[in-house]
Amino acid sequence: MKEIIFQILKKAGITLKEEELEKLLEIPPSSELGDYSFPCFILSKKEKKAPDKIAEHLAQKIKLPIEIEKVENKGPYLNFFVNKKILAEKVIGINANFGKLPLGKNKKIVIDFSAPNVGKPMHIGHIRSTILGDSLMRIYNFLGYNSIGVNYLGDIGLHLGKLIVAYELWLDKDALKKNPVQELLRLYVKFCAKEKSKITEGVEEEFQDNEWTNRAKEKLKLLELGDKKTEKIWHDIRKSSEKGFNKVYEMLNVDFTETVGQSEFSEHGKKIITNALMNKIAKSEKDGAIYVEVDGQKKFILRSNQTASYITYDIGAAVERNKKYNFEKMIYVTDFRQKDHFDKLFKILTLLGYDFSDKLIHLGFGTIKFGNEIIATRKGDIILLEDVLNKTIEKAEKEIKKRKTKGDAEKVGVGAVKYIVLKSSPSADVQFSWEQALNFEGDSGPYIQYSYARASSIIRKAGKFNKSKINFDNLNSHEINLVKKISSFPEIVQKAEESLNPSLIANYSFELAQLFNEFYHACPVIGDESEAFRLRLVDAFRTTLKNSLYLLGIEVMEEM
RNA sequence: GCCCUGGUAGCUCAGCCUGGAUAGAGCAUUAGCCUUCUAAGCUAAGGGUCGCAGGUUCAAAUCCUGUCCGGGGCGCCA
Repeated sequence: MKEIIFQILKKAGITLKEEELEKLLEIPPSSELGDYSFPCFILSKKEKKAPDKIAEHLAQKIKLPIEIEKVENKGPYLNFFVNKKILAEKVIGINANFGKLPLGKNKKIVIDFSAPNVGKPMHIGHIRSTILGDSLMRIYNFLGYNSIGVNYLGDIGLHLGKLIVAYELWLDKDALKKNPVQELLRLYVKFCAKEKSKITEGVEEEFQDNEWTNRAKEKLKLLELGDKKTEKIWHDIRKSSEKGFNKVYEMLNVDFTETVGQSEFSEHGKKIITNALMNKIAKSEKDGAIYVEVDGQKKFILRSNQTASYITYDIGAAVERNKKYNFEKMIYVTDFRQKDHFDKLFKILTLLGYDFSDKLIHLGFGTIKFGNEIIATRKGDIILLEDVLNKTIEKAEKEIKKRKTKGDAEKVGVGAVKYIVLKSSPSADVQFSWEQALNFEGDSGPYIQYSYARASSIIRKAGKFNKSKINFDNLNSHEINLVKKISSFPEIVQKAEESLNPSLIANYSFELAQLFNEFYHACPVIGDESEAFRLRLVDAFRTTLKNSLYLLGIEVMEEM
């Protein structure tokens, strides 16, 4: 539609380039003023005339194609009114593929997300990477890319040393079987409590020298050395832990292409670093620690005791993934605090001679806050992700019972949580509160799902589409608003992909649902003289909303 | 100290990239609407120095500079 207006303006003798026109063309604050607007200020200098005179002149001069029904000058603005009949006709003709584009044919996008730490439970803070990453995968797939979701488990590190110690001392086997997450958390918290009394304040964990921390370090070393007994415990912890993760992923309906422990990249990472040392790209400190210089600073990539550190694994993993997938892009979805780490990682890869680091992107997201607290596993006073989901599902059950309808409580509850996470843009912090999570009214997941169910109800009751001839004359404002909103869906999806921002789709879904509810309230469908058109409009709305929510990983129901 | 973020209604946020017409939602508050396709809905009202100060511009919530307040990063941790 924009292109059509550009053509009109060009024909009217405006010599601006298309990109400039693209920037200038805007949508008026009120639809009564028009659907698109061209401000004429910019021309007033060139033509040395007042902008409102220019607008007036242009309005008279312009010849309109069929897609535009009228043009008006209003002050300095030239306002275009699109032909609603043609737009409406297009909209009711959409199908389930609406919004899909073959942009990413044969292109692979690797998305590294979720990445929980083995042994620790998933809490409300982990939800963001998981849900964001899942949504990005869906968006890329929708646009024809082949997206590959990688769950990069934190299966190594001091917290595992601590857990192994605790496991040997206090494990309750039955409890582990019954509720692995709860038992592992109990062990971890118990260890931290013991350790805490011995900790020297202000000293970093690495340099703590006390009975408890040292025991954990000892276990970690045994693990690296391949001690059988320690390894067995480690495997057991990982297995139990994954059981817990999988339960959550099942509830969230999140799938990964591969799940892999970061420890698996230790050897490869070290090999790369050894080569770099030989090629003098990396240098060695006297004590054996290896570093490269990045931005004039030493960045260590192997520890003095020759064990791998975080970045060692990441180097190995990145190189291996590039080889395995030959990706177009790889996106790391993590907390924004890791920004520097990833910036350095990308630079180091370039220094090491790899040419794919410009394909790597770090999508950093803000913190989830609960009240004013930031959640820490250490203390154990955390809100488990599972509990959050269970609580919203419970609330949904209650609501469904109250209404005596057939809704699916899990879909409603999970949808509510996903929507809260996705509706704010990734970079922003998210305020999480029970009040908000359990409020299913207004700007919420259930509100949107509800509007879908209402639409479905109409279609169901109508039975068949009314076959009488559709009359596109006399569309009312509710119908037009809905038509316009539906027609803008493809743009929104593309924008969300370009900016890696599913919140655009979340906001769109809400606005779309809102317009539908207004329409629903004002326009009877069944039995009305516009039934033929309205039924199809309702159906187009359903299709669009379903696609839109699909991209957020939120499921719809025919009834709720 | 250096770097990254954020500051818009009582609360939670959108708009900022790409400057344009009276700054938008939701929650909460108040007042209405269920004999009509699901009231998880709709309608209406109140509520704003867009942190502050300069600058650029015909035009600034939006761009630039400075400043104040909050969050974060600057480990051989992950």
